Amino acid sequence: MKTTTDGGFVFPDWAYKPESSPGSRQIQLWHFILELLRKEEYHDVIAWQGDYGEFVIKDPDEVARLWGARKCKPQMNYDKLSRALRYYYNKRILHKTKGKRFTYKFNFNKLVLVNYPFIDMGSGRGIPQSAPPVPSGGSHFRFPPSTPSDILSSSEELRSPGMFSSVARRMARGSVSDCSDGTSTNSELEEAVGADERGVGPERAFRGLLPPRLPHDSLFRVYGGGPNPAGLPRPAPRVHPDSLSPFPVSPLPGPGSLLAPTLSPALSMTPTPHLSYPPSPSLSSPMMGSHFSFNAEDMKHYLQAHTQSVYNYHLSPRAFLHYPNIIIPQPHRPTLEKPPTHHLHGPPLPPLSHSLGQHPGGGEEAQQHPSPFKFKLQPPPLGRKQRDSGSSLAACTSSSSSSQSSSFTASGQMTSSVLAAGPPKIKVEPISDIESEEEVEVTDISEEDEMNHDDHDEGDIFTPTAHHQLNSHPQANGSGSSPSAPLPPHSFHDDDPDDDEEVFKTPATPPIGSAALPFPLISLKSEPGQAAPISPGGTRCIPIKLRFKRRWSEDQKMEADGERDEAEDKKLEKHERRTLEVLKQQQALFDPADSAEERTHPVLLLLLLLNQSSESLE
DNA sequence: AACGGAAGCT
DNA sequence: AGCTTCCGTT
Repeated sequence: MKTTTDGGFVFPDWAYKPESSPGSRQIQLWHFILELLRKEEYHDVIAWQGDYGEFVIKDPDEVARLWGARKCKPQMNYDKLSRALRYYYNKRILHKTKGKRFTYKFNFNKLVLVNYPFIDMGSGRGIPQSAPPVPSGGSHFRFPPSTPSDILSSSEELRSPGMFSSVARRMARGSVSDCSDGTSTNSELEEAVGADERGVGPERAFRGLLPPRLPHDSLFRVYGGGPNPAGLPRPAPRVHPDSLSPFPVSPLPGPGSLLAPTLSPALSMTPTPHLSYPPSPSLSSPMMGSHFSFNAEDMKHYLQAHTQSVYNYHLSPRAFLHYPNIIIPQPHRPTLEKPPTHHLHGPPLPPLSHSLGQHPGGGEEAQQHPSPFKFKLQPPPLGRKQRDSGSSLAACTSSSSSSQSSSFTASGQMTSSVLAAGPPKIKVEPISDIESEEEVEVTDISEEDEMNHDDHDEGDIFTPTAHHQLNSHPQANGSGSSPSAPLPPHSFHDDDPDDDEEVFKTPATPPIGSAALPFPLISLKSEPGQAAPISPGGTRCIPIKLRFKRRWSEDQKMEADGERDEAEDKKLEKHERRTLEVLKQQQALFDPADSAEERTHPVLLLLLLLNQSSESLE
């Protein structure tokens, strides 16, 4: 469990499970799927198809066979494999594409937001680059929960660096077969791998190891290449090479640049003209957690990126929900210091920087160390019947445990710090489950609805419905969306962001590039949640604050109760709470406007946090 | 084909 | 936790 940074590459451990213990965690099915997906050799068996993240199992039996081989389960068949796949539904790692046989889709989106902030692994500035375009796709995406670990205890998790482990390596190696018995198992993969490597040569081979890394640059170029919108003036260059994707996911074909059309089905969908996401975006971003440097610049970048992404891509509306004011966007005035100006790297934030002071060197690339903040974010789905927990990711800090002290988990510790620091009124507590407004709402509703709520379709899972209900009173969404009613085209987020499909598809994203628009938010934003400000009467009846309070109260009660459905709620709650916490934090940061009274200015908050952390360290 | 509960294994 | 195995239902 350590974080490993190999030569700069960091892999999340959730991604990699040591073979050491046979029984323990080996390769996970989704990793395996991704692995197959990225190999051309298996294109006849399984391939990306359709929307972003969507893939079709062309030869179920073969896939099952391969999987069985990998897991040394000769009895594996599609029925079983599909059960495992279904098992991912609850985790939200995957969902079924209805109507299409043997077609499933990775859920990359939610994570997106969340992730990127922290992205940067080595460089200090991670976000920036990534942020821009590739929405979820490449860069930012973080896999869901990934693993158990994330979910697990936070404390432990903390330790464990969420880094990326070298799964890739392992994979690259060859699929190591785990079969103890020596069954032939691995062969398949190995072959595959070998093929890869052989074909290409060392470099490639290497690549294979860390396949995805490229995403950023490559993606950008490839996909985004065009006009980069304002957002990315600086293109590609950056990201460290290493950073990203540990996973093999991406089907990048070649080195870089070219994606085969096939590979990226997603492209077509791409909302924005400029970006397209590769189908396999997923892998790429896991880094988030790892090292997030918490410094002003990063923050800045983060914010910008976040905003942009969200708005532009609609990645996750949720984000906004939490930060109502965020807005970065106001076109005219950026909220924070960071001008919305496009670029991610604008001028640095002055003040903060020193506070952190920790940056060792110049920051160029390497990894600085990052501070140890850990963030976990992943929004959970609603709790419906029994939904499993999702996962979140953890980032970790690195190195020493000692550092941990300094680090915080997003959730608890940080929170506390915050509180201590300033007494914002926000309650951040350990527990609120609210993940996002939606969720909250959902939650609230869900109880009632749950039953009724059937899932009409997968989409539901993610959300839309709840949302509306919640809002119910007012119909406020500017767009007025009734559940059934078609959403207005522009109502971006109105539905749920979560839904991948929506996210990806809908987006009509405004061109980022356009100068003026980098943040069209306002209009967009009308999202139910935040829009409020704008809309006069209707929109949300309940102010967010109130809702939170309400929620809070509820939470408290719940806690008091102590138990409740554990099976369901607990799982969800845990996760959600964490998420919430994080979100709240983010909100705090982002949401300056929201009440000055209650909230400290974001910048101040950051400072406070930093100071505190520093103090504590000392 | 796809879903999902339940039990079992690691 | 993450499947694997079985199986009844839709």
